[in-house]
Amino acid sequence: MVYKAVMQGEKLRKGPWHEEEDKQLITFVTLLGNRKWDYIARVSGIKRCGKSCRLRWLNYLRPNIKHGDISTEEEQIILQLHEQWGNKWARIARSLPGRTDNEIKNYWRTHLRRKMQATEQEKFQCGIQDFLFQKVEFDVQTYEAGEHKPVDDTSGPGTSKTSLDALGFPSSAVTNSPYEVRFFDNDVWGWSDSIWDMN
DNA sequence: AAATTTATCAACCGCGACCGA
DNA sequence: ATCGGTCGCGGTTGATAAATT
Repeated sequence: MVYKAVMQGEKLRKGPWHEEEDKQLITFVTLLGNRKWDYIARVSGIKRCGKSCRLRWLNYLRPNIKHGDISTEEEQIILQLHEQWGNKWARIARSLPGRTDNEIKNYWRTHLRRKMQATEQEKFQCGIQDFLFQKVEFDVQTYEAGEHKPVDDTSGPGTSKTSLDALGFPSSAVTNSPYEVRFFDNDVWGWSDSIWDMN
């Protein structure tokens, strides 16, 4: 689809919305309904794509939308529904009137995920202590039995890759998700230095 | 007080599904 | 049946405010 603005040689705007654009959008959505976003974008004269208009309306301008802090009740519902449905933000949002999927997704990422991780960390720390203890015992036995093979490691001692591999974690499980990348970057576990950088 | 890091959130992007011609 | 336009969703990015060094 080639938009009118593009056809006229005008560039579609991106980035934060101005008050004037908001007013224009409200006017045209009131007039034409909250469907046909590409049409609204074209006839309103807003130099935005339909998609952008839709998002602005749904996340910010539509009536009955709640702004501000998420209550503890809402938080409980989010936790419960996330447990049930996973990252189905739109679905979760339907159970929280006035909240948008985007808001819930952001809230989850910034607040709840950390809480969940803290809980998981506690469990995991207990688990990994047992795991490491068993692993060391096993390695010693294997070594003593003459089954030791030198690790082909060109990245030098003490690197996270070596440490992770040595622990038996698949490296993909650590690096594939941007969530986990940040997870390790932020060192929320608090013990990454002591575990990963054993010199 | 300045520089740097971290947290937050609005907005964008890519993709798949749906729908009508 | 299929093709183009549109919509909705989930993941990701980037700007900026707040906190920390």
